[in-house]
Amino acid sequence: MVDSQREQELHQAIELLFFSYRAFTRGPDEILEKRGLGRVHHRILYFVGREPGLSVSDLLHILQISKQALHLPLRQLLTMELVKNDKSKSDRRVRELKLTAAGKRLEARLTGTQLLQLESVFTSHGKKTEKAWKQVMQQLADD
Amino acid sequence: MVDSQREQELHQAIELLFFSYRAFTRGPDEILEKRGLGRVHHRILYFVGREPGLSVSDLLHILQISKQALHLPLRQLLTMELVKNDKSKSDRRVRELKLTAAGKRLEARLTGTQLLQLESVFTSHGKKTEKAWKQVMQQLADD
DNA sequence: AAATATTAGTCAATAATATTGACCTTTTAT
DNA sequence: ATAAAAGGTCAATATTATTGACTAATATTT
Repeated sequence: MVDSQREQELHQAIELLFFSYRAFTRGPDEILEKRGLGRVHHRILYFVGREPGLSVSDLLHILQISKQALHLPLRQLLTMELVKNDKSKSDRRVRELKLTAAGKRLEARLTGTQLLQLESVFTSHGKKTEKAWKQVMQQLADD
Repeated sequence: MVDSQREQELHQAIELLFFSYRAFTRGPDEILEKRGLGRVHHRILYFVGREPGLSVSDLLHILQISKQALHLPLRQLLTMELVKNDKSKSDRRVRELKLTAAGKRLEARLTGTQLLQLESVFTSHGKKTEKAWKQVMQQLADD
């Protein structure tokens, strides 16, 4: 056979990653589009929301984009008062990024669609399946 | 508690999707970059490779991008003779997209890094875990 | 104290990509 | 004969990414 059974199973997995990732980002993408924002804005809101006080440099490391690529979307979020960047007390060079109240609301709305999707899937298949899924994803992420 | 246990588990899942997807596309991305190609080129090569004879219109539906967005990358692949587009015999308006020998080699190299990643992960965790992972991804992709 | 390094912010030039909308040709279906 | 479908292309515009440089403020090192 040209295409072995195993190769087909792995190709199926590749396609599942492609289609599921697209489905997973569609919800936030649609909300963002109405405000003229993009996926980078969501990522900033998400990670700042998870870890308030994050520095710009931390954010750059997480997102793995250049300072210049971060600059415009972050400034837009600051201008729109969805994010604030007060100087850190301990090191006044560092800015502590935090969500404003409006930023929290938008972040919750964006991420909310994804939380619902995941909760629905995990509820359908049970705790063991959730654990198995996470193990696979963790190992993928690690390499 | 502000952030419930369950919310944290779901946030972890969101982050796993983000980081694993990035790790998953890194291999192909690096190879593509050296040739001045991008992720869209890989997607074209991938789906044409899976289903030789695919029409342009089919490809547009799979990728969910506009004709104009497909035009340049597809044109480049044709010019580089990685893809060919012969007229279909049954309907001569339709082009049947196929990989050339060089296209097959590149596609195999690009997708090969992903096949290795997945094979390694699935081997580590066993058939049941693989099945569970696929169930979750399938349901995510479906909605 | 002076020199150096770090963090952040910005700018400009360029390149790459996406978006919108129009237009044309070939071929098939009505 | 006319309309519809598939494909290809163009042009104008907008957006985004990339590279490289530069500044200011603050902290660290010597």
